[in-house]
Amino acid sequence: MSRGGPGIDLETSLGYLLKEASSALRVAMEAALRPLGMTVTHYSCLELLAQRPGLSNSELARGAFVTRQSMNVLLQTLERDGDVTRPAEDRVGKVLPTQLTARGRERLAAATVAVRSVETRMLTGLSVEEQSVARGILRGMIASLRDPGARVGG
Amino acid sequence: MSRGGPGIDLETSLGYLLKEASSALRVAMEAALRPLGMTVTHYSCLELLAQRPGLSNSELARGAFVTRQSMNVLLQTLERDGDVTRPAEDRVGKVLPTQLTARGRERLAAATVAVRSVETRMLTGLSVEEQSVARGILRGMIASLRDPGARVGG
DNA sequence: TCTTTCGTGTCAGTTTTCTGACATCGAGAA
DNA sequence: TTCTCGATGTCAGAAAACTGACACGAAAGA
Repeated sequence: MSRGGPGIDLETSLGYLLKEASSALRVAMEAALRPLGMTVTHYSCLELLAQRPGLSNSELARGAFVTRQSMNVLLQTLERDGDVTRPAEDRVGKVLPTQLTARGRERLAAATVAVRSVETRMLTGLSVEEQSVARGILRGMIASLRDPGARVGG
Repeated sequence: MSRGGPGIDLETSLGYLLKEASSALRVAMEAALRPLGMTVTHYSCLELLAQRPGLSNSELARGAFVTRQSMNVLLQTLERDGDVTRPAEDRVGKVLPTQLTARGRERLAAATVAVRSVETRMLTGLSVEEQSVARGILRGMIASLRDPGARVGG
């Protein structure tokens, strides 16, 4: 549809553009978070916990787009550093809820300043309407990609 | 601007949505390429070489959004499998251009079918106009993120 | 009740990617 | 020419992520 040729035109492909934008965002966020000794996944975990306290390891993994095994080692680091707590008493079945500590909240606050400046820079030149349109388009893409039964024009 | 609160609203954040969309795309592409024994970086490398024959290791790395060290190990695998060639005679200075072999072209053709179906599925429900708008918005974001001097409203 | 199914936490090993470092080569300035 | 600077290819080690596997517990169905 987009091009009858043999390959996928990287200059025009929305998939490639999406990956390029995501890569640029990741690079910018890593640069902003490095002075704080934090990685993007690090920050994502803390931000998720701030907005939804008590999230489990698996839920955090899904929210940060990594496997639960990867999130588990990250949580061990965060717990060792005193940024989060996972009191064994709160266990519900196998699920072990996680909470931010005061130190974790402080570190998150500093990181949020850095991340917010990156996000603001990314939106430079985009009107509020364009941002709204972008949200709708991205949500549509995500829904289509996750729907295995979507018609693909076969 | 988007929210005066302490954190960044993940439900609304374009940065989070961008990461989410990119993750969904990567998952879908990996699922589509797995039967072919190919990863996304694998495919990206071949597609780049098809469109711009003779690309160097560093140029391929930039195009696939990985370090040149990572691309180097990938190229060694591709060369061992006979998908690409890097004849030492073509060396210009330190730069060693890479070319697709016939086998590489065949493997790429099969992969392109799989990837194209994923991209088509991603665009399900998006009009041509919306796709064009999305391209413009993503390009704007990329440019802003890469411009270190962009005003951020501090 | 019993059973099956699914999600979860966790252990182990492997793979991939990255950071750091070095020598080399070409382009441009002095 | 000579020198500096930037980019490249490459080696080595470290960090991050993944896949595979297992046992446990809860929820749903027979």
